Amino acid sequence: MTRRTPRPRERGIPEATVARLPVYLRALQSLTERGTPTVSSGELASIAGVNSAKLRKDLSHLGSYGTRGVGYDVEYLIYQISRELGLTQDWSVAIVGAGNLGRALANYGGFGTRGFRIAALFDADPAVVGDEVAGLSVRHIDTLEDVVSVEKVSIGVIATPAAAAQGVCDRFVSAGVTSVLNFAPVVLSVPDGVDVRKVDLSIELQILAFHEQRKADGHEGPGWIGALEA
Amino acid sequence: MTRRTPRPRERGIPEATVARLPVYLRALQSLTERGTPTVSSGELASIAGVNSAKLRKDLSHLGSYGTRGVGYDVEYLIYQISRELGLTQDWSVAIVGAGNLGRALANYGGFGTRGFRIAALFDADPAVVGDEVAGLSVRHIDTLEDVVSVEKVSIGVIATPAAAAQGVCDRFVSAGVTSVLNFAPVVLSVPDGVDVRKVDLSIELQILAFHEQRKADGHEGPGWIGALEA
DNA sequence: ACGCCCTTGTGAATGCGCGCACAAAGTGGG
DNA sequence: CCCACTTTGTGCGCGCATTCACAAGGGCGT
Repeated sequence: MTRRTPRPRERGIPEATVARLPVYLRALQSLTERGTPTVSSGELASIAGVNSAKLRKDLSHLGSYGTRGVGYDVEYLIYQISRELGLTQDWSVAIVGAGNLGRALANYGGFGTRGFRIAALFDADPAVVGDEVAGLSVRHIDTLEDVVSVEKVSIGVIATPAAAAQGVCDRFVSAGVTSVLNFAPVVLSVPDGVDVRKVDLSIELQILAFHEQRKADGHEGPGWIGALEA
Repeated sequence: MTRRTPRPRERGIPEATVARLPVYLRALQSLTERGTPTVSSGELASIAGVNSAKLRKDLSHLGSYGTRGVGYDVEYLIYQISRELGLTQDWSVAIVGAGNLGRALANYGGFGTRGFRIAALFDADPAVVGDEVAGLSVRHIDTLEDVVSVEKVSIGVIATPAAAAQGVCDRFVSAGVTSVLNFAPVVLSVPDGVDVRKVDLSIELQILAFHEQRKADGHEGPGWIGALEA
């Protein structure tokens, strides 16, 4: 088979690579703000906190966008990664749960700048409905289906208490949402074809506690005193 | 030296297993509330959303705590996992950043019930210092070192804007904190012996966007040139 | 034009994690 | 007491991910 077209990607980018692309993207954007035109894999890897061979292999999955002896063109690489991640188009996001976390998410500025538009913020509590948060008026959860359909929401964010999460998820799914980001501490079950990613604050702390305990077991000393000194 | 304690395993629990133990723990706690005395690997795996063989292998890393033909004793397993994760002791947590996210974290109830105590909430903005959040008075960031030492804080949570994160992290580290949970969208650099875990909302959304785009590519027409079809 | 030096892109080796499938072990009924 | 049934614990093979190390490729000075 002769390869006429550049053939950028073979339909299969490893999941681990996908998870790192946003990190590279952020590093590249900080470089562009500093006016750096090109960057080597070593520098970029250092900024992103990864091994340089890993970075090169990751980028090679997108295509050959570097120049040997020189490095990568920052602007061009930003465009290629953005395109691969689907950030050249806009995605509508709906958040359910206007508690502390939901409001924090709605106010988080990092979304808008990267192709994500918060289309709506829902809550079940009538006392909160109508509140103004981040330029949005909190809507009642019963309007979820309508809004998802009208605003073409494709990503749903669940920031409710655990007990409500599966119900909200089901409503998202039957309204046609196929990607869910879940902050509630429950395991959601969804049909095939729907992606769920979980962010669980309490789990992260427990993992840290495990390692912390192990450190203490090893030294058996007061771990948090005098690790410093020079 | 004979060891009285069962001494479950050597010092090697796989990282992937550690990350799942909190999930099992939560599933077990929901079973205990329902009064279930024992549970099989199949049931528990189903609740936790994992393969049953994987669950058994995970638990086998802690020791042989099941009974063949019966299953696992719920209470006993809860205790063993808690002990392994270090949740039988209390951990003091300090949060820096009393913005929306910091407040959400401070108000999140799931911590206190699992051996985590929020010792303090800091902010750099004098306008916020003194605010009452979740029963805590927001303290000025300059008191961080004192509080970390007095309250024996071992886990630091960073919920600041990106620009402030590395500085806060450095102060945590030199005050003796050896575990950091970072919500700011930056890659933190820390010396050896300090653990950092990252929670990045924007990265999660970007990963979802990637998969969402791929789903759309498959069903709709070819994005650019028909790589599909024979 | 030529050769030196730099950096990319990737073959190959290693290690880790997952899941199947089965032997070992314990329970309960007859 | 024995047998059939249930469920654990794990040996094994497979595939993915990470890292090393190096050949291929391109720029630049002379």
